[in-house]
Amino acid sequence: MATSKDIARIAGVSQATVSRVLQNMDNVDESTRQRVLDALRETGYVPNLQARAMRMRRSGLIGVVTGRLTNPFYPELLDALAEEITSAGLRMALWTTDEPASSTVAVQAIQGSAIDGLIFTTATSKDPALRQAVAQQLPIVLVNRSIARLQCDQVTSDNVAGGRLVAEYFLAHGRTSVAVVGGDDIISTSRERRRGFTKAFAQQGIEIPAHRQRKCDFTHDAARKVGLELLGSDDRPAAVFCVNDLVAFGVQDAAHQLGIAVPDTLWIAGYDDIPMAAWDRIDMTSVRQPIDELAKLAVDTLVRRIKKHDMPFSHRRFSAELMVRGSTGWAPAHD
Amino acid sequence: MATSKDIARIAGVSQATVSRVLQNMDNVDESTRQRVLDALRETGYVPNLQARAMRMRRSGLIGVVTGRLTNPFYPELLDALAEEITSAGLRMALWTTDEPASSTVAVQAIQGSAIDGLIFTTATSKDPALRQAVAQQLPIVLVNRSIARLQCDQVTSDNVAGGRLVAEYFLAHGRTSVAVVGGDDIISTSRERRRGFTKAFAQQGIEIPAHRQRKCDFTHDAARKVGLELLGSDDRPAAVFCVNDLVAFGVQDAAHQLGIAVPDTLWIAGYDDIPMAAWDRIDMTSVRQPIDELAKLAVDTLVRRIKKHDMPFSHRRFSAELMVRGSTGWAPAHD
DNA sequence: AGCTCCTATGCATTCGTATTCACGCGAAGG
DNA sequence: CCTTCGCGTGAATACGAATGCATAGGAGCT
Repeated sequence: MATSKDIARIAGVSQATVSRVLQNMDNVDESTRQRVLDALRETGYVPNLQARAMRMRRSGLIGVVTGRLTNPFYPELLDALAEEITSAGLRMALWTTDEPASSTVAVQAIQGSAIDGLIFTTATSKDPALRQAVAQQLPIVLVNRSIARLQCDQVTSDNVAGGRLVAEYFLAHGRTSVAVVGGDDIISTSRERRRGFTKAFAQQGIEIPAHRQRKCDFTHDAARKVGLELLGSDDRPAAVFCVNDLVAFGVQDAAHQLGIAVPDTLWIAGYDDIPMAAWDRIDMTSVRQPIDELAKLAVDTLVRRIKKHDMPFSHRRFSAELMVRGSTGWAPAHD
Repeated sequence: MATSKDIARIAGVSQATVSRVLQNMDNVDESTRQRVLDALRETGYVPNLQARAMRMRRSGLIGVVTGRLTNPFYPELLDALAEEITSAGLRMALWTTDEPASSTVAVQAIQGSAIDGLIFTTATSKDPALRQAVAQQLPIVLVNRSIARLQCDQVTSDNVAGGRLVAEYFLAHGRTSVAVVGGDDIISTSRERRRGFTKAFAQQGIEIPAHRQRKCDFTHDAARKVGLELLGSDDRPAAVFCVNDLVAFGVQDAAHQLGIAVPDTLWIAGYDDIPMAAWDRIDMTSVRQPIDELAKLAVDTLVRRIKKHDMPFSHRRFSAELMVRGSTGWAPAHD
């Protein structure tokens, strides 16, 4: 591989001048610039990014820490992040970790300046590496999940409001006997969605009994089992809110297996509006987050944070939107 | 951030000795080693990966080029690759590109030695950057898709055999009036799957007419439209083979919309066995590739290739497995 | 002509680490 | 007692690009 020194020799200039051309500086004579450009083209020169990164103290790499990609919401978010990162002229390093995310290696990568900053999509308040990184004021942005009082930039959507949207829709249609499924209180998104939902009911004087509030893993399988329990008894709810779509699909399958008609006798709503939710046979009502906006703001914020360390931390919440579909009674007019 | 020079000062040794300790060399006295280790611990030293990479001419970063993550097969493969890369003590850089994949930036990243090697999951023979990278003998491994006669390591599963599996299953059950949907001949996987399928029928003297061989994008939506056309006429096939699961789900939804009973009057089979295929309401017969093995071998091969440039190129094919489900008549015994 | 000023360029240094080379010192051997 | 060897260590250098500083040379002014 040709180095800038080689280019210098070929063009008959010093390495410094080559560097100046590469950096598009204007204090270079037009004729020499051309000679250098010719040499660059001729050799197919590609700058050594390591050396450049070392000298500039900036690698152009953005790290992303995310959960396993088995929940299709994360690939969607990841795709959007990748798009933003690429169009900002940067590259992306990825860590997928099991929950609860322990992101030690990723944090070491910032400390070792292998990456310029880090985006967490699945942060938990228990993650020690995250805490340490924040304490050291490293450039970090939380997206999707939030952690109150953590001194770093956070970009989320309003999950409390999202949960409330579903509750209000249920209430407006007289479905007052409800259940809520899924979630782990350590995970901010599910905690908030659940809270928004239950609180809206509480405000109407309806307390959701404990056996109607079921935790479960964020998988189709776990949700199906919980669904069978929840819907198997005679005392079954008239509507179920699931804190994410995979869980909703599992409950939907449980209902199907039990011969419970959706939406006639049971309504189901999910969260995230992953692409499958819109498929005909699933047709799941779900709360949609503005993924592209989330990703865009997260990357923008991180890039600015990297440039300017001393900046007040921002905590931006986007609002979510209810996509009403067949699982809650809406009948499409098929074309 | 503390540097190795700082550590040297604290431990009262030279920077060279610190480096020797970091590299676990044995030509350093035990007492000095301890002093250095103490200093390292005390300061929470993290090596500068840029500098190390520059000196060692190895970054510890593996690049992965993949398509948009909207097809759940890629997240699955990506997850497996991430797992392998991490457990090899390496890090992963990711590019998601639109099809046909143009991977210029990724290739430049190797040339600029920002990454040590590259794994392509969605290679096409038309990609100029890929061709160039191969011509320069850069460390590259193709996984999932293959390109005949391309001088680089390739790890795939036997898509021809996979297509044949489906055909033989259809034939064994007397479903001889068939169609095949999806695919683009530039994409090796779909081309091979289709070929395996049609060839098996041809060997039984059955030619599948052209209007029963429909190309379409690898999306649920596109497939649904094609499905409506294909199944809308009176002359409809008794079984459809779709070159991937998203397409199969789209055709399944088209059948549902038209009121065609699956599996009674129509059989459908997909490919990739993405997680949703096993869900109750979908229950799609599909061909499963050994994703974990693919990922493991791909990473292993790349790591060896990076270490040893002159090695014969390997082209390994794993075999695939037919997962028979309800969309082709198999009835589960529900527990 | 002598002075200043500005432009274009080269030289030298820097980033943090790994590694080569050279050397001092103590032990072993004659 | 003088060599030889080997172990442990430090000094110096290289990796490739970016940049501060110095300077040559030309233009413009008095």
